[in-house]
Amino acid sequence: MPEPTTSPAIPTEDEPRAVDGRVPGRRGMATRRRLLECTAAMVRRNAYRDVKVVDIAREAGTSPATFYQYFPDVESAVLALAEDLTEEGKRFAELVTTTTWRGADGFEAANELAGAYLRFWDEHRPVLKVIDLATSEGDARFRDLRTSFLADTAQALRDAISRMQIDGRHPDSMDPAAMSGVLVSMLANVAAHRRGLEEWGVAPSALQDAMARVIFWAVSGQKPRQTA
Amino acid sequence: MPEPTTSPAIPTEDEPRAVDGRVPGRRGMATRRRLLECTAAMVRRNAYRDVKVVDIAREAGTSPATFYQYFPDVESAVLALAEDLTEEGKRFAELVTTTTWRGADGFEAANELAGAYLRFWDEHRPVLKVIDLATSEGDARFRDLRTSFLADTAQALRDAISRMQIDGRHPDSMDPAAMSGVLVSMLANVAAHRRGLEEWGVAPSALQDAMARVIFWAVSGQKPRQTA
Amino acid sequence: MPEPTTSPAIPTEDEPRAVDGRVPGRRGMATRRRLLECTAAMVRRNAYRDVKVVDIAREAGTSPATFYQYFPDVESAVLALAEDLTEEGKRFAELVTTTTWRGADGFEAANELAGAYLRFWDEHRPVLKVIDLATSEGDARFRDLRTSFLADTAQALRDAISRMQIDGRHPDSMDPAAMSGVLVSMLANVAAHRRGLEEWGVAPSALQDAMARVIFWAVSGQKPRQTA
Amino acid sequence: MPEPTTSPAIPTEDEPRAVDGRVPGRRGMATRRRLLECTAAMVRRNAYRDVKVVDIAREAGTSPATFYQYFPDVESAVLALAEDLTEEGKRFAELVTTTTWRGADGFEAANELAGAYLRFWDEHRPVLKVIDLATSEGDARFRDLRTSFLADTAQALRDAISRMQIDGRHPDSMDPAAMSGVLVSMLANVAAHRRGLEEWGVAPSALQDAMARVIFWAVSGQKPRQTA
DNA sequence: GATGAATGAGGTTTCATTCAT
DNA sequence: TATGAATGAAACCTCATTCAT
Repeated sequence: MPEPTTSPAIPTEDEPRAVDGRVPGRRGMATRRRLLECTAAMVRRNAYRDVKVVDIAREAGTSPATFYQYFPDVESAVLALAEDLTEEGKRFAELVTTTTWRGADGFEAANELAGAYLRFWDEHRPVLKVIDLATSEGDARFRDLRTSFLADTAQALRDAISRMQIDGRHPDSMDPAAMSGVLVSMLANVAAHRRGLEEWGVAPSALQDAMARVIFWAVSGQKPRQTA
Repeated sequence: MPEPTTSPAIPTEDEPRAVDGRVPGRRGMATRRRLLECTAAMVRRNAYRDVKVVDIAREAGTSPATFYQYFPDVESAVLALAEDLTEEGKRFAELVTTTTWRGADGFEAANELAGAYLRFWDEHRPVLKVIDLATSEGDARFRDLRTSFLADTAQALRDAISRMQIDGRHPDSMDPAAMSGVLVSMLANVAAHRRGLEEWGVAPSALQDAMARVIFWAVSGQKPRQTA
Repeated sequence: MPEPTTSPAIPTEDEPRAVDGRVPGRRGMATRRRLLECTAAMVRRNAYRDVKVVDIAREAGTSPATFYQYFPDVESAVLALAEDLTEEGKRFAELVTTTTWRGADGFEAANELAGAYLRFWDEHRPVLKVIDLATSEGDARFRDLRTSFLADTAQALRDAISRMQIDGRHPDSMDPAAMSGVLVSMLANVAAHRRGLEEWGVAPSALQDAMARVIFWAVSGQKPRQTA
Repeated sequence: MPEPTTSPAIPTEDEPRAVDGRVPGRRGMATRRRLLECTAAMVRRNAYRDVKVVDIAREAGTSPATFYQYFPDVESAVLALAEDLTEEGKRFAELVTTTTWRGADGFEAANELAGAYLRFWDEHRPVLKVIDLATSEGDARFRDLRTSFLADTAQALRDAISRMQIDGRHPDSMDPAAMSGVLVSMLANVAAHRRGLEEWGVAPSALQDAMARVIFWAVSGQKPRQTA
């Protein structure tokens, strides 16, 4: 349901600036976007740390100097890319919130959540990989991004689990926050390493099913009915 | 002048070679070990990618040239460090194998497995982090190491789950391989990001408990009795 | 559409030209002046060598391209600024010429000359500093400016000293040109380094007094009566 | 007169270090010295700001990387050069201290001081020019060097003037500190701009004589007897 | 065995400068 | 007139790596 009355002039990208502080015009924005796309492409093809400004620039058909007109370094370009994903990430929380987690519907929701994560990762693998990578390397900017990205889902799961606990579906000894953390970790990591797991002979659908089972059980405290 | 009386050809470690192919003597081995320790120390303090040969050498009180006498690059030194962990990693599989996964004992085993992973990570965080990092960057040598490291646990879990499935504790539609993959992913990732989760206000013991619950349920198909 | 009624061809300043050779109109002149002022401001705040075209342009609220419409480089802008001082510099020669250099009046003149130099430097320090700087770096344009600037005072002092020498106040062995050179050097350098000297604990008034004494003695060959 | 008993191991150069912290050996010191000499040569030939690391390295027959092994930047190399002059600079103070400043001897001392400054500048013009330059540009390291360099002479002059003042040769209203500052300024600046002055037709000997007259008068309060 | 020294190679940055609009 | 954009060119600086001792 859209919000028809509000936010008349919110720009999609919140005012990218050239390094000298000016807001780029049409042509500049095009160049910026081209650089961003090439950055994504480079990151897809090569290891993040091997992506050089020179390469991005060459790929985009410009010079390094031009790159520096829009981004202070490669990291910032990737960061810009990553921020685009943030919005999309909020969808996951919705999935969690808009279900009762009971019976077949509950399992269906779990299944959708798992699928959504897998697909999201497949679609944005290069950038998401860099986020994980930079986060483990201790980069604060990326860590914040990753945290805020996962936090919504985690919060939603935690609320759902808490409600179930109040309904007596979980023993009081279980910590909803801990469990939701475990689930989010699982989601993110399985999605990230899906290929590795598939190399072990695990079918994609089986993987999603296993994820869904864990989620459903951990949230609702119930075995899923016979599925898949 | 050679040293005729002392253990001439039995190197402590699995035959490390100097670059020129000769097996180092007592003094050389000491230097090698010192370099290894300093590598570990540097990796602990700095981001992996910022660890330079020069720094390790200086930290160890030698020169870069000496470093190259023992390792072709920083990666190899870390790899040597990482291989030491491999053996220790096999223990996890044992934990999984030597339990029936029934009743309170089963939950106890799950709890121990979770605890073991958490402790293992805490102890070897720097090196394990690099393994994860290099793996995501696509480094084959590290990926193999990681895979073989996790594969034992995964295999053991898979077998345990299969047995339970045969006993009728799991529906046939569930793929034991997929589920064990999900569990291993969860274990490794929660252990790796424990600090992040604790920043969200999750107590360490609650975390371990949540992990144990997931494992126990996923293996045995049963809710743990009221615990923790 | 031209502006038929307003002073079409009488530029305020000595015919500044835009790069394309055309004499700027009213709007252009305003821009030029703004650039000049910002140049002065930048030079005041930063080391001369760190003043970049881009910075001046941004400070003036225009673009580098506009700067180049009026000046071929930063140096030229500063030169334009410097030339404004040249006229004012001639006053010093007058001071020297319009006194008899005898008795208390003579000392008073010396004192005024010293004070005038100090004040002039205080007022135009940034530009004067650049003149000195560029001169030491061997820049011919600035050296000529500096020379012509000091030459008037030097010439006037030389004439005054010569007259005194003819009157027998100085031995024939003294070279008036050399002495006037020494005085001018002293004036310019003390004025330039006034702050440094004050850090050594020298009061401004004492400094001016010391300068005046040297000048008075060197010109008149007489000790000043007890003063200040 | 040497000091036979003390300081057995004081190194001439106060322990130059390579960038990595180690004290260079014989070969390294030779390279360092060569780089220093080439730096001096480059500074002599070109404007200071135009001296690039690449040029020095090429001139010295090495690579930029080697330069950076010994100096973090060109400035530091010049600073090393400049520090060598500091010691030599102390001689001037001695000249001032070891005379009574009375009669012909006094003038002789003034004359020597002037000559010493002129010769010192002639000999070390390139480096001294950079010191002045960098000082005016606001570089603290160079300013400190320059200050300490001149401070000895200034202090000695001030003491001499004070003694004369006590003897009644100067009115109480005269500030010895201010006067010594004026003298030092004059010495340094005339020496620096000697060429410029000579272009005005001032003979070198006349210049030195004029300087000496000013010094002698300012210190002793007396006209020099007929000289030169 | 160990290591001072030297350096090739390559990426990063910064600007002055130029056009097309 | 003014200026967004683009960029060539020139330094900078850092390391991994290699010898000769």
